[in-house]
Amino acid sequence: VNHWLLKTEPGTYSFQRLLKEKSTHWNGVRNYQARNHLREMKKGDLALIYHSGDDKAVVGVAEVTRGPYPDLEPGEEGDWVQVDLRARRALAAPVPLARIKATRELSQIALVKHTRLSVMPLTAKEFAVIERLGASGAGDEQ
DNA sequence: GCCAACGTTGGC
DNA sequence: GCCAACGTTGGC
Repeated sequence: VNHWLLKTEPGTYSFQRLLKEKSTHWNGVRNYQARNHLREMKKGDLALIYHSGDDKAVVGVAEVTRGPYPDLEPGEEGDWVQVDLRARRALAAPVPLARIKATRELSQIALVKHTRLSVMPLTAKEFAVIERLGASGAGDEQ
């Protein structure tokens, strides 16, 4: 499976809402680079969900349940895609952006280097590092 | 095809 | 609320 990080503005669609609704259509992505990443997604891939805005933290894990398919508003032109996600679990402790920036193994991720990209790939290792930082009582630093 | 103007994102 | 970064648009 491949690993991803998806950004969302919690005021628009929060991970809590995904937990409540169990699954969602991840649509509305209107950026070519993000779209190209969406196109690479496959059923079974795993995605960390990041809240931008006030939270600025990775808050949960979701699973891709349906690969890319068209996403167009009525009357809209374009070649956009969406995927379907199912909530897996909230992280025991959200992993703040500041923590990610302070973690050497994560210094190369797009969340840090390409701050405006909303859909980005992660290596399995990066995914695991963030998951571990978000585990309850990880206690692996300080 | 260049580039200035403009709009949006998102951290601070 | 500000502004840097960056993407998009449109005039030439």
